[in-house]
Amino acid sequence: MTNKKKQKWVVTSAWPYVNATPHLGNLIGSVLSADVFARYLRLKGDEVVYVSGSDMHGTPVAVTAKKEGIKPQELAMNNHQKIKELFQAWQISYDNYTQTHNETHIDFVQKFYLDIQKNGYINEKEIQSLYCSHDKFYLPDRFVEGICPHCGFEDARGDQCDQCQKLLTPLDLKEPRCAICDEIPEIRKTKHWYMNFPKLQDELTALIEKNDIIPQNAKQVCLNSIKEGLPERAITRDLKWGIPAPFEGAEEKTIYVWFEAVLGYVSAVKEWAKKQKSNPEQFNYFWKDSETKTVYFIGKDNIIFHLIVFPGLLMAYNKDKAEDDKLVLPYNVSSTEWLMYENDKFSKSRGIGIWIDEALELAPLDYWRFNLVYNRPERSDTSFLWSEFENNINTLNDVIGNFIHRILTFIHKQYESKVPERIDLDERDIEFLSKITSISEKVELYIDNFELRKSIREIVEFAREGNIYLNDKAPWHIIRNNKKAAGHVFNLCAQMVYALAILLGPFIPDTSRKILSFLNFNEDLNKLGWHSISKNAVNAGTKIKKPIPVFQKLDVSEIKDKLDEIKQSKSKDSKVIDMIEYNNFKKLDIRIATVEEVEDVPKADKLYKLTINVGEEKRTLAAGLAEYYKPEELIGKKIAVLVNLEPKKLRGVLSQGMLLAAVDGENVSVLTPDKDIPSGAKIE
RNA sequence: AGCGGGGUGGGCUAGCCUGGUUUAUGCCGCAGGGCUCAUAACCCUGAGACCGUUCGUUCAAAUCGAACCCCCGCUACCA
Repeated sequence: MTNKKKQKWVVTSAWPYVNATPHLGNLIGSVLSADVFARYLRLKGDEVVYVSGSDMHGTPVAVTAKKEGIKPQELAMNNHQKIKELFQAWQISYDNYTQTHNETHIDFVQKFYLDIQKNGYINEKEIQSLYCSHDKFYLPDRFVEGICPHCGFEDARGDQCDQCQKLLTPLDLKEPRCAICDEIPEIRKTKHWYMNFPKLQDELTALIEKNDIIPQNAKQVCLNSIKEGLPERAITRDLKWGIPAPFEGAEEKTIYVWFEAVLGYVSAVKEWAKKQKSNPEQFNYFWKDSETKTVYFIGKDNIIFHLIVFPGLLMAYNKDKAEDDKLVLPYNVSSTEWLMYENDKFSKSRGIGIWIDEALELAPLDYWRFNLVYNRPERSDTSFLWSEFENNINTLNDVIGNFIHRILTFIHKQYESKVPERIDLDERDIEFLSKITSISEKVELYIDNFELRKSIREIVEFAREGNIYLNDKAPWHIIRNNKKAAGHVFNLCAQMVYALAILLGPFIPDTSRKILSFLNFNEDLNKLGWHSISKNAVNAGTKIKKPIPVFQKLDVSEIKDKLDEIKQSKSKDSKVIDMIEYNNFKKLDIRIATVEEVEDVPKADKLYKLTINVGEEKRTLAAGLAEYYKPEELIGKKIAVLVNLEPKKLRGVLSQGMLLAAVDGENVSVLTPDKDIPSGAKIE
């Protein structure tokens, strides 16, 4: 083997948003995948920093904090702590798991943007924005409606015309009006700071095209979106909770979360480096060496941000830097598809899926780690199925765990716990040993290609080879008249047990350690190293410990029941209903109405336009029923309608009220009166 | 509607980029057998797929192209 220089890596996983507990899909998409990869690299002896952190800023945090009557910072910090602890429980081997509301990050971000500004990539734009003096705020594009300048469509939105599909800005619209109150907004001047992505278009294209390790799907998505033309994007926001924008004149603004959280990949290493007393120059050592490989593990929703926005920012920053002062551009972005739960998407509000705190209450950690990687959604969306979970756990237990146990107990019982001697090899032995000497390379090939799913399956296959060999040799026969010859078989198998322990290290570290300790290898896994797998790893005469099965089967139906229990107790907590005063209820004017007409709404597959009769008056309603009712099922029906709700325009239909329906997931039922009663009757 | 991903034996899936080396791979399940060292585990054999549909390119297509159908996600509509 050549004595290569150690490779340097910065491994990262997507920054979880602090306002939500991650679920299994989030975990395998970024955090766990990155962990396996980082552990593998360390095991191989490369130099690795693995970082991530909580994304603390943004509107939802501010809103939740306000609701709970605490400071955003306090809320974010609490949640960050919880997430951090959970990742520790999952044995995610971060070198630094930090958060975006820390000094190093804030300072780094501010200086970073000033540099980009100096390099000429920030455009300050005094824009004319539409301000609604009735609702008292600047209207985002979508909240302005008017006449499309291209096709004359009357209900074009400020970002796009639904009729001709052309992209618009609010000021293009003729006769603009506020989508909320229909008032005419006034034009006000406001300043924002924009990142000039168009200027980087060619460089970005080149970067993505020449990189042949990024997955095909990601490449496609990015090149398409570049081809369509990258827009300049505003990096400032009029929001308080966030990092203050450093630009002159931007005192009241903060940096848009999306444009600062990604910089955490850099600042988190910086923060980590500061703590390395022995070598505080570690930051430059990693981030400013063009040989360093940086990898980003993310879900597919994040591709554009990691392959266009983030590298774009780095390029802009690097412009005026000397060669050895440039931040290194991404080596690879490993993006997964979605993990589904029994063919449904994870949904907090509907209680569908398993969250990472719940999982740990249901089964031991390594069963989850194994199962998730085994099923990593690499090629397409993949369902978490309980039947497959059971299957996979059995595989882990029967194929790997039981093999190890067969070997160790035999040695324990028949050879006084000492690994027996080896004698002459026959052809079958040679074939078997060749599996051991070639396995690490096979697995490497997959992991180096970010195909974790295949890599772990290859390891299972390897253990199967062990079972086959054992069966072919049947040492339990041989031992009757030749104890030495039987021992020989177990010597070889012991090499495989060792190999399994090392191979499993990145995936299920606990188990790996356990196996090694049975073999009396008590050194740190990384000290032993990936390349210690060999046909002579375990010496004859090595004393082993009394084995205990490393896995056991689980009763999956019991686990499911337990999950239901957890879910129920949670929903009880959240079902404390807020009481309202009777006066508030009295404000609601709910009446019986007859459905007279039902029309489809163009370009809206969920909406119907209903014409209803409320006593003397006819009204128009927009109702999201198209997926649940056919028009003829509704016509003539008497329904309950909230009639004094603010009118609101939906897809060009002015909805004057809201129809009442009972909803339980996909089951939707329109409310109708029990007896015949005239339209217009009031509900009290 | 726009964008993205996918449709392979009963279930999950490999192969698809780089057409032939696959009588379409593997796991589970099913049927039969073997073994008894081990956690009723392990090993072997077998049955089971017109590779979503149609058309095209080619000596040759699951693999390339076109059209269509269906599923899923994101975005917009759910008052």
